[in-house]
Amino acid sequence: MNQVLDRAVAAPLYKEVKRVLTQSLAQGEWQPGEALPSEARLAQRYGVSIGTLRKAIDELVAEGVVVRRQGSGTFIASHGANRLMFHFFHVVPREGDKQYPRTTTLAFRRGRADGAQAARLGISVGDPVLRIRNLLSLADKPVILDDMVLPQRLFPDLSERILTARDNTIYHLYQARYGINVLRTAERLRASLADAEVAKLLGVRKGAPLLAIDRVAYTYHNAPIELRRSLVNTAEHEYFSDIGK
Amino acid sequence: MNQVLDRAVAAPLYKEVKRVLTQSLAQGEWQPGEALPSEARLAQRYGVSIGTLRKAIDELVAEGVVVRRQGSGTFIASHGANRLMFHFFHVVPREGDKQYPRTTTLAFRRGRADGAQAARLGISVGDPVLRIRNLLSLADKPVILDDMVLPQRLFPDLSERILTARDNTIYHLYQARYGINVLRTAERLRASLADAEVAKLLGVRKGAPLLAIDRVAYTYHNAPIELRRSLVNTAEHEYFSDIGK
DNA sequence: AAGTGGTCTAGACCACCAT
DNA sequence: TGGTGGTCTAGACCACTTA
Repeated sequence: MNQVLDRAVAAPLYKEVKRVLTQSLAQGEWQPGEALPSEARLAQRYGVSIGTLRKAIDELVAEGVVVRRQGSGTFIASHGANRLMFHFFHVVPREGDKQYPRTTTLAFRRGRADGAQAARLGISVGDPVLRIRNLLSLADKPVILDDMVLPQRLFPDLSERILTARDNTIYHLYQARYGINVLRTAERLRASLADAEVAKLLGVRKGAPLLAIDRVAYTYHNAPIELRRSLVNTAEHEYFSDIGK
Repeated sequence: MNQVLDRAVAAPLYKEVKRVLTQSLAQGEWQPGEALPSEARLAQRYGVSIGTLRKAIDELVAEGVVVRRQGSGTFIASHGANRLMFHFFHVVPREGDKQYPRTTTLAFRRGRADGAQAARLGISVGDPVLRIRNLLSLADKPVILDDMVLPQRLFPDLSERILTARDNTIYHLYQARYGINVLRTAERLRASLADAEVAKLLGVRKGAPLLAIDRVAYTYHNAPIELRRSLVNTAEHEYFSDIGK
């Protein structure tokens, strides 16, 4: 049971513990929503004190990878919880409370990655990808048009039926069905103008200003797993970003 | 020397320590850039163990309020360091490396807060404010137009001369001259169209798409101290936002 | 060499949850 | 009631900075 760690020189012990723990998480040793072994057990397994083990888990908690529940255990962070619904969804009404989006899938196609997509997804040009177009409505009005690119390899049996049959977020589907846990996103925003096709879908005039968001979603080890271009009608909604605290 | 803490029931000791420490920081007991007393000294002063004291400071570090330097001390985070230059500045070239902005002050006026401004700044309608318009250039081309509103009360002697004579960021000026430490910002983004006046200043056509950013900057205790509306020409630049990690 | 923050340990006790 | 995470302590030793 006692698993001695290979200590890389000049690396703190708790970082080593965190690294090994992350490995186990990435390899699916415990399932999403499931509890990890108790802190005492993990400390014993890695041959470190509880304090050191806790410091490793502290960082995983700060990164949103796991969640502690006093008296209950430490769990893999789930994309299903309402609490996390808005962790990666940043469009809110300019006035009033947050709204839950309703998603309509407009297109589901298979294709091949071009140069830019391959580079950003860490795959090869021409590798098979899935291309998905979703229209997101808030308060029953279309607000966001999403175009996504996924490496086919990571989502072997994903079909339009499976995608639209989900009863939760897309990231929950990635996690529950494909064991892919989105931990981090990087977004780049610009202002653009609606072309005729997009204008029709979003119900705005051609040439209306739209917020364009280019997102890359990452899982463990900063491996990219999804590209997404979102076009947002910001007439009655806006994008929020809080830095610090 | 030993200062016993009033322990609020059901509040962990380290949270109390953090609260008292934050009070001292907010009241300027130590100056920006200056070192706090050593951890051992602070632990003794508050009558807690070093471990507890460290846990309090851990949170202040996570919030960017203070910075630890091994072998040297714990310092109030400074807005002057290059490292922090881009902590609150999120516009980068779409291609290539980050660029440092050059600021030109176009207007410096005194006025009175309207309803919306007063509400967001936590002051009363009609209270005196400063209105500043800055044009920010990247690689010698105008890219961002900033309109700022500051409560006059917090910046008693701020003049156009003092503003433009600074050799550092505006937030460094707030910190160094007025003891106001910007810790957090909240931003709301939308897409908009350039009107004639703005188009001329930014060198774009009227009706060109611009990224509009509404920012509120906060200091200790989440007290708002600045409103800022930025209009960004995103033809060759973009706004970045990384969530997680 | 003295002083600072960084790591690691071992153990006690508490608050909470499930049973 | 037993197991879990949460807090707090006391002390040892290490790594780094400054003078």
